[in-house]
Amino acid sequence: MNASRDIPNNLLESLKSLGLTKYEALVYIGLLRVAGATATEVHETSGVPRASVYPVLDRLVQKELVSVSHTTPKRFDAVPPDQGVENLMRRIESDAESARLALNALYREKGPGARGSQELVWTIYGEENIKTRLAEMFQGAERSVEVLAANDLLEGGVLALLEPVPGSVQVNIVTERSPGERPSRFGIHILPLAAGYDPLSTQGKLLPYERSGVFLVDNARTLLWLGSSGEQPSALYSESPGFVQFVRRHIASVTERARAAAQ
Amino acid sequence: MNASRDIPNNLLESLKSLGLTKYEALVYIGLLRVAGATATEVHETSGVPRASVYPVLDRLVQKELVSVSHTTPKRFDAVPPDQGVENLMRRIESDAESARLALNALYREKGPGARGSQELVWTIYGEENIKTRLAEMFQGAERSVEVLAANDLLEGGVLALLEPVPGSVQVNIVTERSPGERPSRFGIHILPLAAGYDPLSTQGKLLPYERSGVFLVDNARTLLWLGSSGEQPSALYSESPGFVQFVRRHIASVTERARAAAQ
DNA sequence: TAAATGTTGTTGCTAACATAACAACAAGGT
DNA sequence: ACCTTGTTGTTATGTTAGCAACAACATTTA
Repeated sequence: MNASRDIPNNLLESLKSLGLTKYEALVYIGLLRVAGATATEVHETSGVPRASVYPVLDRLVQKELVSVSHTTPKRFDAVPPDQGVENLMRRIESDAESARLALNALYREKGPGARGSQELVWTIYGEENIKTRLAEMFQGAERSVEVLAANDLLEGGVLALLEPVPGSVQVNIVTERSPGERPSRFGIHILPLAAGYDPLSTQGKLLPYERSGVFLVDNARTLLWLGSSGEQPSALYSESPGFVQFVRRHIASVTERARAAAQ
Repeated sequence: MNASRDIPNNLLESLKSLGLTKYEALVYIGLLRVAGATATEVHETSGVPRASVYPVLDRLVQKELVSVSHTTPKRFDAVPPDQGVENLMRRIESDAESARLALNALYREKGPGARGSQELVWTIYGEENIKTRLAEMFQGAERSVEVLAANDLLEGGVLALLEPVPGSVQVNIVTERSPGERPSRFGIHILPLAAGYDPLSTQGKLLPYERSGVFLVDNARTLLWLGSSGEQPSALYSESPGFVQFVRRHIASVTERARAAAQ
């Protein structure tokens, strides 16, 4: 009767992103609670119009989410959730794999020609993308790596990205003084304090570096990790000499202040 | 100019099932071959109307598939395929997991009440679903298991499902005489031959059991694996006494014939 | 001025959603 | 037998939402 209005809305969204429509999701959910139901029962427990139930059930059968009985009237049963979700994911993963292959083929066939114009500043969205870019930067380091970052960032996986940096490269890390002391193996100078910076300096208030950081490699490539307070983080990446110069000065300034405060 | 009409159609489909629209897929593909392109260049290489390119690029940035420069005009770059596909899959897998949890919660809260009316014959679609049901049947076996199946089926994973059957259960397997002899540990009788059955018997032609089989557990539950010649296999499952009786006779008949021919 | 950029709004199209109506059939009662 | 009553499965038809495609415009750059 009252069907089931208590379905978490995000469940419907999740199922949609697995390739189901709203009705398909509702019917499947309804079937999970009734076992061998007739089309009309499905209609009642799912809230989906009775006439729409038939094509929807057909699609669900095709998607291997429900099984049908050979009676009149037909009865339907849902595949258990674990199994059902796995069935859906199998298709998607197969698509993902074939797409990955096809895209890589297209991607390689263009060589590194027209290398991403070095004069630009790029924005990168998503923590994974930022970390990937950082890893590339660190791996390509030949002389120096400067890191000016909040400690939560460093411990959030960034420190691990520094592993592949060759020992011949000078690595400087500036972060707040924090409990998690991390004197990693290669020659790293850790300067305490220097967590923030004067905003418009009404007082000497220090603006904290929350989930953000500045990275500079070989004085040639730089990345600004902007810890978006709201949701997904973003970053600026650039090889532009002017921008690099600016970042260099910034790091120098903060480092200086940190060194002074440390005394 | 001529853009890229040589895009494999299934690539577009694959990307769609990863949550992209047609335009999003085209633009991303186009960007993979141009590196830092302007919106107009994206329009040219992707074939997407110029005006539509802007909202599409916005969406792609949100989905962490492209990065943007801070120049005028803006320039866009694609995340490498491996990374991009992974970014898409991360979301989907997270949705799958939360859906799985929510569905299981709903699923459990109904107990095995109204147990799937035993008088019915159910059809099950998809090899995975069939195997899962078979596994359940075998695990619940208490006295006997009868298997009458083509050898390709057995070696295709069905034989492995028999592992959990307790040693006290009598297991009979009938299959064609095939090279892959498999005298598994517990007491299994393997009768050679008996691969087929007379159709309407114009001659003694044997109808081969291709990708199909008959399974009977405790003389109470039975499953017919119908090796659909075309695509995905289907199966009939039943606990109906009448249907079980029929299958029992069928197995007896074929077994008899096999035994006779073996002599 | 000319060309290109970025934005806005309109229209068309398609799949999904939603409702209504219908023929076929099976009770069940008079 | 007949006529209800109710259910099943199907078909037709209208609505909505999201994306696709186009046209027009203000703004910038050269």
